[in-house]
Amino acid sequence: MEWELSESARLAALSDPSTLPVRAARSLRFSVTATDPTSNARAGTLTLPHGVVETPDFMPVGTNATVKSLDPEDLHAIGAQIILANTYHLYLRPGHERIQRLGGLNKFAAWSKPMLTDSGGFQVVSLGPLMRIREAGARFHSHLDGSEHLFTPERSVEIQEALGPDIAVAFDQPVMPGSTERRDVLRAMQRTHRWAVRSLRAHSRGDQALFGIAQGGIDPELRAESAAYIRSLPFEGINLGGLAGDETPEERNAAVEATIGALDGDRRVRYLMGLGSPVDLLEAVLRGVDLFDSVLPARVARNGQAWVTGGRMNLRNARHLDEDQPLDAACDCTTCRRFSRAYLAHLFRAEELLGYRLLTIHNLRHLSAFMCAIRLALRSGTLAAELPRLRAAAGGPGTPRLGVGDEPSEEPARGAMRPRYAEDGRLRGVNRQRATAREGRE
RNA sequence: GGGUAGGUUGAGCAGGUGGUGAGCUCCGCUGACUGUAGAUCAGCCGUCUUUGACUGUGGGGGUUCGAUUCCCUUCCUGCCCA
Repeated sequence: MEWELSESARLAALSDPSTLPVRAARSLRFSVTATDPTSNARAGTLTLPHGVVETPDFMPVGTNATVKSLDPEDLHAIGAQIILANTYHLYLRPGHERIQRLGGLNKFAAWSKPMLTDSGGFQVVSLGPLMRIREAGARFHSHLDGSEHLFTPERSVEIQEALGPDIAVAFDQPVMPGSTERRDVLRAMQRTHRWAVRSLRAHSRGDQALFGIAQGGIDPELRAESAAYIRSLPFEGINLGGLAGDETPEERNAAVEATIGALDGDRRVRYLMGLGSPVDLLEAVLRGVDLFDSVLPARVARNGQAWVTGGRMNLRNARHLDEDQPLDAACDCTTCRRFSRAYLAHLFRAEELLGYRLLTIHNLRHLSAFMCAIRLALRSGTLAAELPRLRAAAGGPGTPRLGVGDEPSEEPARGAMRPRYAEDGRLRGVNRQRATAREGRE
């Protein structure tokens, strides 16, 4: 009993922000380079040890240190500037210490550009019955072999420092799925705050940034309260958590607005965790978000759905079997430049691995190009004017189903999804790679 | 030619020895997926006026109140023997 008291006292002391040591300078820099006068949207440049990320941008998710079915070369061609990996999964397998011994995540995965690791908070909560949360942390059973593990904020930071991404994320407690009681949301939020302080106290790597997570569910007051608290802490970036669940778009928008409202004047990068449809991203960008991640475009691709300009199509549908044209005439991805819908439809029917890969490449490129179009509009000051076109071009969930006779974008060259993105160097990057490859052969 | 085992809804099967065979797996059709236990899951998959009804066990005939079941005949398939 006495031990329990002293333990809780110890945790309380660790969670006290007033005793946080001054945080040494990090290698991260973020600057806003353009703003939209008609909204909170902004473009920025995020400089990290492994490179520069032009924002707003979407991070493809590579849970097991791989974006499923893709190679780093594919990701470069897609225009990915930064990818996400997962602390929980890599801790369980192959083990963070092994990755550290092998030179860290970037070397391990042969990915030269920036990386971010999720803290594992979301995974642990998603384990449901396999998990129990206490003040110290979350005790859970591995989904792989049932073995028991304890994740604490300190442990999560330790693992992420071993993995070595450019950006680590504080261990948080998202609201349990299905729990909408304000009392539960409040408790999870407050615990996330205490864990945020402990995460900061545990973090020491100077070449790694640490982002804190603002929670608060869909309650605007709690969102604002959480954002204000996380803002008061010396994180290098601020995440918006708990907003990729089953809330309505209106609830989500209100939650984002409440969070961003409490961050007004803050100069740090803002990262909305878990959203991945083009429309969702556009709406969040308009409200002031800089970074995103989601499994959606890649998972949806593996399950047969392609996102195209102005719509989406399920390649498993019989209607695509005789279509000789590419997924999207306006798309510059390596899939659209080479393969017909008929071939992709065949690959999915035959359950050939190439199908999963080709559609993943396309969807990620579609989203990357979409974000690039938003950045261009922001820099040229034309976002407001281009908004209708961007909304119409979005693709993904909620957009029309396209098939025979429903061609995406009849005038792609003049549209928002124009495939030349010289300013961001996306296509130049592709060409450069090809040139390099050519040189290598000669 | 003789013998034998079979013919069930696109395919492959299960079941059923006189009292309502629409059950499974593929294939096929469609949908879902948002900080990845999911290259996964869910629904549909004979017809229709679809919370229910009807039809359907190779074809034809017979016995019976009633046949997928018993009898006759015929067609088809596999195997064995000549």
